[in-house]
Amino acid sequence: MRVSKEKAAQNRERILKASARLIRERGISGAGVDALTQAAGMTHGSLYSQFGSKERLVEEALSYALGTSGKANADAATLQEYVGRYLAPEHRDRIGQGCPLAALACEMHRQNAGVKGTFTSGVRGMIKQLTSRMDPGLKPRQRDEQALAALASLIGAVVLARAVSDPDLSDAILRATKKRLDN
Amino acid sequence: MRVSKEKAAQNRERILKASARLIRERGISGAGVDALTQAAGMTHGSLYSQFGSKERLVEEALSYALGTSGKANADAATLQEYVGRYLAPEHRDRIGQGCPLAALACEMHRQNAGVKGTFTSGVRGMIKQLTSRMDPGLKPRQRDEQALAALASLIGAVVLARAVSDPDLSDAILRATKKRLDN
DNA sequence: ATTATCTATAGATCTATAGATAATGC
DNA sequence: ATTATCTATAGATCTATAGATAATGC
Repeated sequence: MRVSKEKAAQNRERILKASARLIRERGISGAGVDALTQAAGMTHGSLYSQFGSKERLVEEALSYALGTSGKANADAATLQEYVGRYLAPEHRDRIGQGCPLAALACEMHRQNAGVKGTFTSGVRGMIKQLTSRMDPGLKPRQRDEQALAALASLIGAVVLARAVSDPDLSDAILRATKKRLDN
Repeated sequence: MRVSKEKAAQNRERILKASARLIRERGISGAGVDALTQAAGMTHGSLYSQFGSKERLVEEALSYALGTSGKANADAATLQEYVGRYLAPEHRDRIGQGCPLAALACEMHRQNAGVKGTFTSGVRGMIKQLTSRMDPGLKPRQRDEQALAALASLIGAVVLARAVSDPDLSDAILRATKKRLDN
């Protein structure tokens, strides 16, 4: 049955939100259309009239996730604060709400151009957030370089901290990376 | 039909080698039992008499991949050489032969204890390789810390360099990380 | 007798499509 | 009339198992 425009927009928001969480938790290939739509209280059929394909939904859900998680650290006053939040155990442990770059990076090279492009914009967004917090006394090129290196450190640390089965090692990776980025 | 012990051992080696490549290229959930066995010239049925389950095969294939790729950099004389090889565009572009840690890290938190344990040993192995190349003038604890931070940088840089769709950005991530680790 | 491999198949799950339904919004 | 959603289903693919086959190795 058809629903009102307003209700349809709400449904769209709901499935994007649910998908943004599920693809981070289960991976893009691990989140099936049934799971994605059921998490929003719909059947999988309506996904195809709204988005046309799973790939399109994934692209929008990734975009949605980048938006919400990008805002989360936008108010960090200093690089130290930004890094501290990114490398916090709470971030590591809440993958469904965390940075989509850390959650999905390994899967990206198997995605289509649209999804990869969205991911790449997300990377540029995070680079900007980092660059703007680098020492203003440095030359622009140096700030850019430091931001790129910091980006790799941050994402590598969270990805690894989630991957290892030893909690002490996981904590140590986060702490050592924080220390290195703080000096 | 049955084959000789020797032939069976060869087949085992072949399927491990093929699987080690395929799981890095397609991901663990993306490499099906048909693809894994066919790449070794067998049917999927024999996988189950040899390994019992896909999970067990994956665990052994990951172990195999960690062995071969760990040896690849074992002869690097200095940290600079080690880092240079790890961050080389050739490493980024040959994911099927590259470091399994960078290829599979994001998928690990969804794997069973055996696979995660194997991955974690691989992480410890790479930490050792890095620690032994840190400045011998430093205290052991500092060397360990620097190794952990370097590990995160290296893996994050390769994971990201593979994920972004802009080749210039990809190269820049590798170069900036190299520069940061060389000073 | 043992066993590595193959064939056939089960049962679940995957993405996608077609057509029906029913409420909206003109 | 349009359209968001649902139901039913197609066809592919997934992991796994059972039983047959045939060569090995005792």
